[in-house]
Amino acid sequence: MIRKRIQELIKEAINNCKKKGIFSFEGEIDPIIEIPREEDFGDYSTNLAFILAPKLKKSPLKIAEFIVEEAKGSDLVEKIEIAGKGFINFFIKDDVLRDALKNIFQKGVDAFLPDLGMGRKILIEFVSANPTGPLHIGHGRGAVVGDVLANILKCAGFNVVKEYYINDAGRQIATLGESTYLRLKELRGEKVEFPDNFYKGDYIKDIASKFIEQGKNLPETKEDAIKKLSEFSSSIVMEGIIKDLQDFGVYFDNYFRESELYKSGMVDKTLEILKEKGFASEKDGALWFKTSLFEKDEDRVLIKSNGETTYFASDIAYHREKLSRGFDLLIDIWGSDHHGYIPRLKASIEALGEDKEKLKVILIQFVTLIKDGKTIGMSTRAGQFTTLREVVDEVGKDAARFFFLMRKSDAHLEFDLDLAKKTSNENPVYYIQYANARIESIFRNAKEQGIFIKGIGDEGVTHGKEINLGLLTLKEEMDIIKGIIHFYDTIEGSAKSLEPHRLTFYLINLVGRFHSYYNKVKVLGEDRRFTEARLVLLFVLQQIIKKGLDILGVSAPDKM
RNA sequence: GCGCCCAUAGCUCAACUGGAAAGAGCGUUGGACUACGAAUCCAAAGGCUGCAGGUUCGAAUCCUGCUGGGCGUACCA
Repeated sequence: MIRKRIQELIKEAINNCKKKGIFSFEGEIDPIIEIPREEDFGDYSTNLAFILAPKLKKSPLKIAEFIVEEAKGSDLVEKIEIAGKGFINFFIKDDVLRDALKNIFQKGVDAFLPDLGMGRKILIEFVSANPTGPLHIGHGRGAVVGDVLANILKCAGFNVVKEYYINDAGRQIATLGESTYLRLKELRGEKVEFPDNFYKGDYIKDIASKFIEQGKNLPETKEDAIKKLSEFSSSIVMEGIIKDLQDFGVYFDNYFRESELYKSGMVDKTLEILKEKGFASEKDGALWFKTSLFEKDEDRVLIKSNGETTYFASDIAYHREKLSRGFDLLIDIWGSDHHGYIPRLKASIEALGEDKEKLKVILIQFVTLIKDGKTIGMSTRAGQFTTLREVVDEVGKDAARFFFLMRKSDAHLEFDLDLAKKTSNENPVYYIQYANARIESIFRNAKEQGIFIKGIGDEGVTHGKEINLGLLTLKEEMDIIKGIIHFYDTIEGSAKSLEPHRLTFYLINLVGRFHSYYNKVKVLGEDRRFTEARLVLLFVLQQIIKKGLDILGVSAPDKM
């Protein structure tokens, strides 16, 4: 895109200066191109002169002058300015912008995406909540971040697989079974005491009732009964989780079961390897992983002295399994309370002889739920939590998804339920959707007036004549085109930084430019030629808005 | 005690990863519908970026030390 072309222009200027003997230094330089906040500072800007100054032992101002001298002939730019103590600011020619618009109009938005990934494979694992209870609002945040990040990475040319890891083999599942067992007894009129660490939510009662409704029988021994109930309960809960995610617009390519790792021998094999390499050894009857050899962290238990394996052991096996599937990058999305887990997992990857940088962990900070001005505590076991489903039912899928993406993931999020419900009309998501609906409305009116543009309506190009985009000259129109072009940079930036929230801010800004324009300029005006050019502008704009909302998993209704 | 994260306008959050004069929305105040949808627009007020040092051309961003909040620190999951 244009940013890249500016970068090339600068590189060429540097090389020319080198050839002429003005500059002399070793190696290539990748100039950083920014989009300045202030429009006075141009459309693109570089701080290159500051970077080169110590290398060349020249003042930034002097260096900037040399570069500008070489670059100023380019037909890309209207003018190049040196500002401040050495910033170089580029002002793009309107024609170049209009050409870019035309290009997207003709080839479509999908041809206008960065190919950052070049087909490299990424596995993104998220949610992965244990099937012991319904998803709560915190899981929802992780679900959206993972889902949208996957979409963004796909747009940026990566091959992405979304995976849910089901912990179906551990202590928690057994506790779930025991909880159901007690509820069953209760339903039969027995008086029961619930230990503190049991699951007490009402959903356990529902599972127990369902067990009876389905006419299932319990095995004779308590042990077998609990085993059966564990399986029954967790599969019921898992079904519910999948349904909740579906209604939230989140789908997975793959569900991976922890129990598979045991069945396939992956856990044993992995522990064997660690032992062989000398990174795991026995002490006090337990098997320990020597985390301390790799990270500033303590050694951790893999097999307890009672013979049970820890989750850590199966997690190592799981990550080894993921890497064995040939992914170039593994992204894990975790709740921030698991942050202490990162060093040991990275250490284990290193111990297995892999590059630990292949694992990127994104931490999702807590969501504080506020109702009636008070915060609501969340604990699955105490059965006191607001489920994702409740929130989605109340504020809607679109608003809920967008809300979760309004903050970067490592910051706390305050979710005020009352506010989200009460002011849902003022939610930014409507601001964006409204822009789309407004554009659509313009198209409907245009059609009534018999105006058809390629892609708008169904009649093909109007009068077979070329539409003159040169008629787009207003500042507002140029601002919209620039906004459209920034879509490319936004996707690229979000993908590089793994920060999906950038897209929401981009869309709000983009759509703001449109709303301003709309209030100032009548698109369907007296002069047909202007109308046509403006319709093309809005057509491309709408494609970008729709694409952006599609990535966010938010709907784009034609009417609201 | 040790470790990780956070602290920015009255509130909720941004700031393109070290750039120029820190930006939006909500809220407040004042304007704009006999023109394509007012779920919109235009304008104003609002800041010593928690505090104190340091690094350099340049710091909300990096380093050190405080203050206040969250989380972790298990042969838990």
